[in-house]
Amino acid sequence: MARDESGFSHPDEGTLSLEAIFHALSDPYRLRIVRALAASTVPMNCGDLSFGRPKSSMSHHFRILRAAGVLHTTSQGVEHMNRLRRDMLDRRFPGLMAAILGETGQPAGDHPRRLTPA
Amino acid sequence: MARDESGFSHPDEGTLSLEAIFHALSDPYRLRIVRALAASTVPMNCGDLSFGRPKSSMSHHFRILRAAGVLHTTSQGVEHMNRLRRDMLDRRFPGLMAAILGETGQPAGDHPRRLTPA
DNA sequence: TCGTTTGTTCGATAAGAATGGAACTAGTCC
DNA sequence: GGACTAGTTCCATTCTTATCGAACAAACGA
Repeated sequence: MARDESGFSHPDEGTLSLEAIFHALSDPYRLRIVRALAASTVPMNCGDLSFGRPKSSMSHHFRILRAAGVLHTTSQGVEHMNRLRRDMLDRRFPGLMAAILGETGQPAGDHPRRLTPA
Repeated sequence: MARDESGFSHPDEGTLSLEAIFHALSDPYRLRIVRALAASTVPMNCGDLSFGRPKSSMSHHFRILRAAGVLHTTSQGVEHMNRLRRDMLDRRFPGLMAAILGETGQPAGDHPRRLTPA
């Protein structure tokens, strides 16, 4: 979990903890970030994923997701670009992300599009 | 989410929240409970799933798991019998429990047997 | 160099969750 | 009824997390 070239700490595959991942995903904003990244073909910066919340709050959420190994951040100029660590997560916990994102193959209704209890 | 015959409140399928499930699963003891129940062919009482912790603490954890819809509790005499709500969870979030429990089909190494970071 | 943009860090506060002892309730058996 | 068992509820304490303004840092362009 050394700081990489871009100055961010990312856990490596062997140290992933399911508890930490679940904790990271138990917050509505963090789940929105994950879904937005999953739906995007390109990395997104923090501003794109702020949902109108203060920068300091979102920076906190990004740090939790990074520390859990859910996303990866790199600097590009003044921006910090984020992407899901989908490959690693799929290797370590096959099916987990697919289940979270509702990629089930079967129609499964309207299921996980709701972020807050109705 | 009305109290059922046995006096416990269980959410019904439509009101399940992924955030609540993740929060429920983000605790090491709760994850142990879930894994033990998944590995058992029969319901287990709270005492069987106490891991040596105080009853009041474990009662708290059972309530969280119940409220999230992860397990179902019924009274049988003085005991409270618990079982995973696997069918409902599989309907609502297909693949989620399988991923958590490491039922991947592929060998996937030693992966999710560790409960606390090494 | 100065100003702008993007995001982090710091610090204080508030909200939420975990813990565990003590008292309590509900069954069961004598 | 009395004793015993299995869990829950209550309560206080402690720990953790979230929130957000303010100050800061780094990259960039004029």
